[in-house]
Amino acid sequence: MLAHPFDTDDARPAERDGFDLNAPPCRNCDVVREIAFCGELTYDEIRRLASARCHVHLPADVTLFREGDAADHVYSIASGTLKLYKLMSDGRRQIVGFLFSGDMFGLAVDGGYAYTAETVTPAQICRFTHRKLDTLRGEIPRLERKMFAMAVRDLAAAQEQMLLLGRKTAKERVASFLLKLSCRLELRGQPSSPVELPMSRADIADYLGLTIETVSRTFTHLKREGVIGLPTADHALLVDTRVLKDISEGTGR
Amino acid sequence: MLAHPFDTDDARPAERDGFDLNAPPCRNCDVVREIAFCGELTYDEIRRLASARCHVHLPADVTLFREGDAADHVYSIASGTLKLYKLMSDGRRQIVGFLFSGDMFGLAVDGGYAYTAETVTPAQICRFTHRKLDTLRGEIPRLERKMFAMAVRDLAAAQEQMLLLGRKTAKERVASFLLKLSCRLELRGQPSSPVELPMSRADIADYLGLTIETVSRTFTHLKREGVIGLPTADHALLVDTRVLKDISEGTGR
DNA sequence: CGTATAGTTGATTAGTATCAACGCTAGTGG
DNA sequence: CCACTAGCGTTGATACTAATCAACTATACG
Repeated sequence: MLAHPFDTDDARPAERDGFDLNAPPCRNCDVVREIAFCGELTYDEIRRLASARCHVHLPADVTLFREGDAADHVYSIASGTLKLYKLMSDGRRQIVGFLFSGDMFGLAVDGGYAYTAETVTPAQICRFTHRKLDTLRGEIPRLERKMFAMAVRDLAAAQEQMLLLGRKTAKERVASFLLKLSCRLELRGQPSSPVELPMSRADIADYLGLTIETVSRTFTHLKREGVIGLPTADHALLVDTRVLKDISEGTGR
Repeated sequence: MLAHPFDTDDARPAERDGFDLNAPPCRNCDVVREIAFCGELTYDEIRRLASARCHVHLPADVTLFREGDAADHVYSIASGTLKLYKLMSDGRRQIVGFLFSGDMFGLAVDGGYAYTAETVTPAQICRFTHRKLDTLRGEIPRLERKMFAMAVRDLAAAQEQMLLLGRKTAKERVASFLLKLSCRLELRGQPSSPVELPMSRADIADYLGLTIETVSRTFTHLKREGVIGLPTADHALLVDTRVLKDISEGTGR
C-alpha cells in the first residue's frame, strides 16, 4: 500500500501546497468553501476549519484507508472522484458509494472505518483529525448541523441504493445509475447530458451488484434502443431522459 | 389509512397514557431512558426531552407515515418492531430496515420522508416534532451528538446491507439476517439463541431482496443441515453460530 | 509496433423467480 | 366443542435473468 503524504496534520496546517489558508476573502477560502463541511459557514468559521485541515493532491488508484483501519480522520473532497467499498474474504466487492467534490467521508462508529476508500481519478483531498473536528463541531453549531445533514443525506442515498440492489433489474440499475450522475451535474448547474464515467466497468458493476459483462451488455442495449449514446467508453450521452427515467423506475421498457 | 392517535404533541405533552413525564428518578424516566435519544443524558435533559414528546401505543400493521409525506416528526421506539420500506410503482418493495426498541427514525432531508414506516407488532412509540427537536438539539449538545452518532450507525448498517443485497447468495443473506437478530439480543444481554421472527416471510424476503419461496426454502436447507432449528415459523434456534457465521461470510457451505 | 489492459460480444450454466399445489395454524361460526 | 375457512408457510416443477466461461476487439502504453 502506498504511504500517502498526509503526515502533516499537526505539523504545518496553515501553509501547504501553495495555499495560504489564513487570508479570509481570497482565492484560498473560496477553495475551502468548496469543501464539504463549509456550506453556510462564515469566513471566520471557515478559517478555523481550514487551520485544522491538511490538504493534499493524490493520483488515481490510491487507497486512503482500509475497512477496519482505526478511524483517525474525516475526509472531504475538493476535486476528483473516489470510491468506497467493502470486500468479502473471497474477493467479492460492493462499492457503497462514488464520491465527488464536496462529499465527505470517513465517519466511523466504533473507531474503525466501515469501508475502504480509494481514489478513482486524481483528487484533491482535505483531511481533519476526528479529535480536532470533534472540538470544532462543539464550537461551531452550524458545522455540527451541516455534518448531521450530510449524514442523513448519505443515509437516504444508501436506502435508495438498497432498493436498487434488492429489487431492480440490470437495465433499471444501469438507467438509475446514469440518471443519478446526470442529476448531480444538473444540481451543479452543468449540462446534464454528456455524463463522464471516470470509473471502470468493474467499478460500475460492483456498485450496481452486477458483473462487468452485464453492465457492458446493458449499455449496449440502451444504446441500440436509442436511449443513450456512448461516444467513448467513459462518456454517456443521455438521449432520452424521459424514457431513461421510465426504465429506471420499472415503468418503461 | 388509519388515523393514528398522535394528535396531541402540543396539547398535553406532560401526561399521557398513564405516564407522568415530569417526575425525574421514577419509573417513567426509566421508560424514557429506554428511548433512542436519551442515552448518556442527565435526568434534567431527559425531562426536557420528555416534555416535548408524545407517546402512544399502536397495534400491529399501522402505517405511521408514507414515503414522500411531509416530514413533521422524528420517532423513537420504546417497544415493539417496525419496518421501513420503499415501494416501486409496480408494487416491488424493499424493506430498508427493521427497527426495535431504542431505535430512532423519521429523519428526512428535503422535508419529505424517504420511506414508509409501519408497525410489525404492537408498539410503543414516542414522537417529537422536528421543530421542537431542532430547538432541543441546539440546547443540549449531547443530544445533537447522540443523534449524529445514531445516523452514522444507521449509515454503516445500510452499507453492510448493500453488500448483502449486491453480492451475497440467498443462503448467505438468510444466515446474515439471523446472525444480526441474534447479535442484537446479545448486545442487550439477552440469550442469543432462540431468535424471535416477528415479521412475516414476505417481510424477510423484501428485506433480503429475495422471494418468499426462496426465504422459506433457505430456512429449510439450513434446518436440514442442522445449523438452525425452527421450533415454530416465527422462532429460529441458532444451533451452530460458528458455521452460520462462516456461511454468512461466504466462507462456509 | 507489440503487448497489456479494458471493454465487448457470444454460448452456456446456475441461481433464483415464477407458477402451482399443498399443509398447517388460527380464528370463526355453527 | 368441532368443522370450516382464510391466510401464511412450505414444497415442487419450470422459466428466466444474470453469472460464468470463453473469445475477440479496441485502446493505451512502453
